[in-house]
Amino acid sequence: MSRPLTISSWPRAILHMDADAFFASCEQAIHPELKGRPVITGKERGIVSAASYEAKARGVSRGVSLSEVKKICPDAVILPSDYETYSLFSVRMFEILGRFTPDVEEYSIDEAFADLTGLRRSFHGPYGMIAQRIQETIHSELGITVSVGVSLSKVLAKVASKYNKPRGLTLIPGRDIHIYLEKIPIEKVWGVGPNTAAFLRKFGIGTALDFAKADERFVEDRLSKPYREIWHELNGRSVYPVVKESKSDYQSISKARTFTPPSRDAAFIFAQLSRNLENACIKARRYKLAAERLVVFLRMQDFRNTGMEIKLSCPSAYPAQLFQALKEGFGHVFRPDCLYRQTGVVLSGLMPERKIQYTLFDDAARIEKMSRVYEVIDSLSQRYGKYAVHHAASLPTKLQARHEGERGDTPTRVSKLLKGENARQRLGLPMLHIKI
DNA sequence: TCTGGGGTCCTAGGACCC
DNA sequence: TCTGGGGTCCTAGGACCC
Repeated sequence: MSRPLTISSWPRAILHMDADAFFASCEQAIHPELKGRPVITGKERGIVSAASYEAKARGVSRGVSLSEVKKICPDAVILPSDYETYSLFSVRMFEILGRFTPDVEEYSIDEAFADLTGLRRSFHGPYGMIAQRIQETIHSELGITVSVGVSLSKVLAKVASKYNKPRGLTLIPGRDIHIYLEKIPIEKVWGVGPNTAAFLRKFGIGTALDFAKADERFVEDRLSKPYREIWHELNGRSVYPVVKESKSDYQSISKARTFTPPSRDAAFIFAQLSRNLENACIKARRYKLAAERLVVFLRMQDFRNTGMEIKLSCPSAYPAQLFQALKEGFGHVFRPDCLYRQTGVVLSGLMPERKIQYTLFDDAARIEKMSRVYEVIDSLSQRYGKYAVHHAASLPTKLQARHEGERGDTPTRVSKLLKGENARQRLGLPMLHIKI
């Protein structure tokens, strides 16, 4: 039996805003000399993260390797991604949107939803005019452009903002829904991925309109909740609310890193894992959260994943307390005959630090001491950079980073290198021994 | 988009309890 | 001891998003 969904009884006016080639546009806004030129970000990854419209016009698209870019567009300006700057643009963009309505959902770094329902009166004009004012304000204050869509639901607003890019402004009123949905392949609908698209196509549903028109019985009987919701949204019945509160709460925190070439060196791989754990813990502590479970996973050369979840005896965000679990997980998952290309950890079952219930067996004094140690570590990292202090177990990854390219150290050589007394000095690595 | 890094939510099935 | 009905909690895994 499927539970009924909450459908807004009132027709809503939902706006979706999507910045145009966001990262590249930010760069052009900061560096006016780049305006009109093909700009690409993603230098650090070796593939295109974002391409300006000038670059897109030359055939550059996301995910293309930079060596490919140099062939098709030799005069492209290739820059490393500067997330801090983009985040600032993002904050200001949302702030501008917030001047028009308090109901703003920051969906991602370059996208937002806003509920405009009822605002026509206070703005003395139609929704299209409000949307246009938002666009103009963002352009004049930030020097970047955004595409905007307005319709009856979030899914339709997404369709609208995508309909005309860049600088588009598209309104989809209820009576015109079918016109817009007709040309949209089903897999382009927000929330419908390749798997579900393939399933729907078996029933003759190939476009967004086919899906919207699908029989209610079919939708109820054959599809799960997320798709029943999308079906209503496509028909102009709003079920997804615009969620205001900003990101301060997490269900899980994960950190993963890929390395090349793939490795089977246990010490090296464990060090990677350990560094991921430290980074995840830093983030958890920043939000004053502690994890109840730890997931350890390894990705093999052929992209298969293996992993395991470990329930912690006591929720924590302190690596020193989690290393035992990490080792255990690693021991279960790691196979010496496999080549690995990525490691990762997930902290899940997050709860506010304050709510942790310690049992009689937990040594209160020790925990108190540990929390003070990490307070110091966190403040040192803040002052001297993220890697000022870290656990010895994470070291082989740092050595690797320093030596990559210069000496072509294999992971095995690096772990040997580590044993040399003066290795640390030679590499200029700061290190702190902590006894807990 | 043949493959980067970080997330969310849903479902099915098993364990366990009354 | 067997049988049946029903609930809850947990976990693994799938699907999708930017």
